Amino acid sequence: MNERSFIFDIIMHNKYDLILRAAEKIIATGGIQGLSMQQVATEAGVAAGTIYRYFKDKNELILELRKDVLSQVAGAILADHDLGTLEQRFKRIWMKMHNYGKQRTSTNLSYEQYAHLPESNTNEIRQLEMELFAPLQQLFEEGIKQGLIQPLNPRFLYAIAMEPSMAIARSIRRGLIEYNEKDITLACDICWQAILIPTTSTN
Amino acid sequence: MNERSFIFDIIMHNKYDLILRAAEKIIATGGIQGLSMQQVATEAGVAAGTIYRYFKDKNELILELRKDVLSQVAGAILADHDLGTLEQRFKRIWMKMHNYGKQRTSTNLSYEQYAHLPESNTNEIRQLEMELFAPLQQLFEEGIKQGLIQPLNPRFLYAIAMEPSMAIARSIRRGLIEYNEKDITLACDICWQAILIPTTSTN
Amino acid sequence: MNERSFIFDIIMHNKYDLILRAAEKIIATGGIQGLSMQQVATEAGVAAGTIYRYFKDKNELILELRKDVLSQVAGAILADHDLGTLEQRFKRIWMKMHNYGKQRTSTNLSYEQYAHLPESNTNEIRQLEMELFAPLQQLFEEGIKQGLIQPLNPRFLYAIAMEPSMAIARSIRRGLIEYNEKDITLACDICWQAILIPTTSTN
Amino acid sequence: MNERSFIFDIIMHNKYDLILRAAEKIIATGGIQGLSMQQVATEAGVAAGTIYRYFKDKNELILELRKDVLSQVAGAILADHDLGTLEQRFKRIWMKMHNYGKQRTSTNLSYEQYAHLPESNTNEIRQLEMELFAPLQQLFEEGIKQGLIQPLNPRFLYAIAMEPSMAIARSIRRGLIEYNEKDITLACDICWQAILIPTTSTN
DNA sequence: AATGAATGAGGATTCATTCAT
DNA sequence: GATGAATGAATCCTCATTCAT
Repeated sequence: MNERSFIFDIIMHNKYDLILRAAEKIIATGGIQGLSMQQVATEAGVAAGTIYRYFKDKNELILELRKDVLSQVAGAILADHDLGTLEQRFKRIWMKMHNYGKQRTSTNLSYEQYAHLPESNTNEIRQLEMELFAPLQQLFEEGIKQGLIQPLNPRFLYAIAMEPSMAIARSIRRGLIEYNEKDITLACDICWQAILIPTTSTN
Repeated sequence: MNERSFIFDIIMHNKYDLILRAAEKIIATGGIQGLSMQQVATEAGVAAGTIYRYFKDKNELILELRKDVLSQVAGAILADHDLGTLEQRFKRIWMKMHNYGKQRTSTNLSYEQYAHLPESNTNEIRQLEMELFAPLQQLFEEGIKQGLIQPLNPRFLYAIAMEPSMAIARSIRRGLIEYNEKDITLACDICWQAILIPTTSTN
Repeated sequence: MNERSFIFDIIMHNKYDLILRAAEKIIATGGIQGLSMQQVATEAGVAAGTIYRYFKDKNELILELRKDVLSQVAGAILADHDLGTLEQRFKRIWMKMHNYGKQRTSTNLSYEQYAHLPESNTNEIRQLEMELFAPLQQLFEEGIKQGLIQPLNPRFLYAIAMEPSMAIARSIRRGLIEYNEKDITLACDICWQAILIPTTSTN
Repeated sequence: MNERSFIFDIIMHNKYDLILRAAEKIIATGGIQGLSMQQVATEAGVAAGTIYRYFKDKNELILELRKDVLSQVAGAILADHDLGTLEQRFKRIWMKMHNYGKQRTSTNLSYEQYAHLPESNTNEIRQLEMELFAPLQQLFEEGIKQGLIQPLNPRFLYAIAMEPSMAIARSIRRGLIEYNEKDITLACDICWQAILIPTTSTN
């Protein structure tokens, strides 16, 4: 674990990332409480003191990691977010979010640790979150403008239509529900239908 | 902080509860990571050693607190859960959950800390959770039997119809959305409609 | 362990002894370091506070126990010390000491804990020790006066002739030597011969 | 206590030894029970945390100290153990043991604390003890083979002939006997004679 | 006299952070 | 820039002792 290959060094060419990834892995495994700087150093293959050349202190390390992880998650979920109809776009995001949330990767597991932290350091995080998830907000706003989606605060819409995606993923990841593709597709559709303005169908 | 009134002593007549409430308060404020036994002792107005007469160690204190808080939350949310039609019952629970989640009480704030912890100690907690929320599960199952609600795993239904209640409450509590009674009512209705089997209404 | 029979109460009629025996047992099992007042109380079937009605503090409890145990040991070893010839008397003591030291009784096991403590509280103990083992000293002095035993300080004689008895017992108790009656008898005889003035045998 | 001279640093050049010697001193003074890590740190002139860079925990510190002290003692006692006749060899060891045991050095005083501990950690210690004192055992075995020494288990022989050496030293160190060179020499000779097979001397 | 709940000082251990090399 | 030994405050927990009942 101390021998780093040449290729490895190119990919992870700077220690900043190395340290971030090490921290991410440890948090994914043992929770935020289980994060010690010495562990991070060992996992990253650097000396404890070196961390402090890249991060002011432990808080900053965690804050930067949160931002980094948030960016990764948003990037993964919102890839190709602008292709197709509104419905296609929504469902693509919903499914990506779901599939992402089901994973046992360090990134996803550590992400979930931050989500419900006591409310500290959060202004900077919130700001970033809003920026990163702007496309999703725009999607909702576009739907509202088109008279398709309920005229509610996008955060309401997110709560109603997107939170279930993550919640279901979590349950599956924890083994509380068996995975069943058909049900997932149904749930996705239900979430989409839910926020639509019901067409007083003259059909 | 050492002077406890007579009334206070009647309400909080035993130290077990006193300690539990102190821990709850501290967790609500500073998160689980910020919980030190010394703090709990000070907040509870007892000596550090006294805690150990009531709880084997810190883990047990936290576990018992989780169970206690879970019971409180379930009790508050499921009060009168069995009155009225399925729809009335669902909406009553939804609204109670929402109103509960909006509060800045220690109980609610600490509750949210546990909900997304790394997966430890969880067997006992899960078991209790299932027992406490059984009425909600029954409600879903009843709806399915009646051909009213989508035949999905109750956890799916919970994720789709109930998680939004908490998610919205959280956003309001955090000041990210302004409270608006009409929107809440609408959201509640949307969540209810969402899990119903659409009546291919020939109406 | 909480139910004490009537007979038991007569034998151990006072709590002083009850506490002493409890402490002895705990020390025998877990060493002096493993002695907590709470444990003593539980083992003795009394409240923690009660111990302090009989002993000023933990030090005094241990000191009194040492004195008590020393008396028991001396009593057991020196029973019938004055019957027979010098040789018979010596060998009886040697064998009793050996047999006593082989036991895994609380009394013996706790006794060995004290023997090599750092030198504190020892004046009182030494005084008692000298009193209790006076018969043994007299035996040596008598032998010297008769021109039978080497004219050495009785403590020398004790060290040469008696320490081996305990040392061998200890080794057997600890399973380092197998017990073999003939060898013990031989060792006892060797120890006796060792301190005799060699008779420039005209044989 | 923080200023360490240059010479001092050369002698005690590494903290491992520094800590070991500090622990040794404290045990010599106050017994094993009186050993706190804070005390060791203070005495050694290091921070409490530093100890844990060199020893996993208190148990390991004590274990390593026991091994270290045992080696020192064996080294001192068995120096030149193989020169001369059996008798010369025996008596040299006996006298060295005696002289060593008389000292009030930390090493000796702490050594005596371990010798009669409740039986824990002892496998490793026993193993080492056997290795270190092998020359003494060989001496006894050689004597037996030559038909000179009684054919007893070497541990018997040790108990009979060597324990007195330490016991007498202890009594002198504690001021219970006055030191008298002639008596010591006599005692040594008695111990040697004791384990010999008596020559049915036709003299 | 007896109780046992409560105390709080003290002990072992961890860990974020510093700094001489 | 990098190191990692050293620091010492902070943490969890124990336990001798007290005292109101």
